[in-house]
Amino acid sequence: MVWSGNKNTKKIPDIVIEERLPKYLRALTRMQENGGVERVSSEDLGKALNYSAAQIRKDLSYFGRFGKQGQGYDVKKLVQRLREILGLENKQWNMALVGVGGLGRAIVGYGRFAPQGFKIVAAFDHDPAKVGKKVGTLVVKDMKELGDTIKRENIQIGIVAVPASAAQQVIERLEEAGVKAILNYAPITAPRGKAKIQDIDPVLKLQSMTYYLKQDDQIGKK
Amino acid sequence: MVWSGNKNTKKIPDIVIEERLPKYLRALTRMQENGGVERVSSEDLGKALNYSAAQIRKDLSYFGRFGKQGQGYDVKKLVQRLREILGLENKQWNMALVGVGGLGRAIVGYGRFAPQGFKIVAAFDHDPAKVGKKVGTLVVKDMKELGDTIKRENIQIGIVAVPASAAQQVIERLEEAGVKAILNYAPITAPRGKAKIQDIDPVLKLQSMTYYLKQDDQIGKK
DNA sequence: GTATGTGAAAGTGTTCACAGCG
DNA sequence: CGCTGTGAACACTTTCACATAC
Repeated sequence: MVWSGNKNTKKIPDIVIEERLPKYLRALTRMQENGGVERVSSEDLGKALNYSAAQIRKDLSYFGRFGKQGQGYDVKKLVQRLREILGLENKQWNMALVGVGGLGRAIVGYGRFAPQGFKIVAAFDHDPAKVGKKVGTLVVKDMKELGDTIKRENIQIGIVAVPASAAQQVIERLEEAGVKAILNYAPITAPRGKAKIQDIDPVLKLQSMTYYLKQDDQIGKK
Repeated sequence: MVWSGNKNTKKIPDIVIEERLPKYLRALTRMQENGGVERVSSEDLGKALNYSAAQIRKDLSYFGRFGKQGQGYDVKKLVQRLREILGLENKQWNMALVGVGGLGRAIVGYGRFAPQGFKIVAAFDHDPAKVGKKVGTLVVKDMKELGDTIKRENIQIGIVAVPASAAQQVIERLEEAGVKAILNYAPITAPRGKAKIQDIDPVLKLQSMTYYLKQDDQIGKK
């Protein structure tokens, strides 16, 4: 190995992985594509993302030294390095969707997964009325086929788009089938299990914003 | 600026508002509806949400003392108190959607906003081909009408579902129109402005999970 | 006896400030 | 010079542990 290792044994804060590196990547990619920017300083990137320059330098330093003093960072190199770190390089990740209601269908139609290397390769539902029907280009499969399909199609990520009442069970079945990462759109918190879970619930986001709204403005008087 | 009914002067960590209180509310509501549970201890609630009991007690203590030693918390009272704190009591919040593409239409069809008191009352697009058409029960309006409609319909929250290239501008227009909270589905980070913004980007969530996946499992190899 | 509420301690994460390199 | 990389200082958050109340 060229650079005598990342001498850095220090613990990387969770939030660096869970939030900031992906945002750095998103912002840098956008700068490349739109502005044709070839170099950024930590200050530039910080301004684009509402972070301090120091924060960005510190975050990147956990993974090596890829800036040049006096110049900043080479955008192309940094993008590539971030992609490697996040496990996005030379890879396509296969995903299975569970739950083909309105939400599930919207997820299949969402245009930003595939270009980023995330492909939905199978869809499941336990409703016999939906099994066999098409969603986009996929034929909906019965839940019985979950385990086999996940192995056969080399699926590493599950997407849960079922009602709250079914979500816990679906997550367990995905974990049993060997899925290691789950994107959960159902409004529940699952017990910690084998898989890494990320939750998406827009209602929670709204409910946190109303805390800040409530003092200055309400509708009751109408 | 005065908060009513909060004698506690200590600073409330952001993450309490932004993440945990809404999750507490979600879990408690579910316990009520499903299990008919009337009381919880901090330990019970912690187990349901993967938090420590101490964390829950500390979080709640920022807002008063609503537990009883030896008994725990009365679920119904706690739910009500949380709803007050978050600004959800006796209120409906009106929202405007901007961007009526595939994503925007899915948002209109999403079934969990209305039951939680969040109602989309207007939809906008700048594409003349879409203006005048219906989305659900709403007639799509031209962006020109944004400011007037927001005032007339008493809209406090904006939802951004436009492409990245248009998002920044849309956010500015919403802020100018007096919107104080924005749910942003576009893959950009907006500069800090007048409104509180919450971002939703499932791709970022996937990209953080692949970091943890990358070591143990890649395509073709086990 | 049992579970809350809370100061104090421990643990994490962020900012400072400057040495060092290009 | 300008800007990175980084220990050290600082700030913030969580956990501990126990007095307190039911």
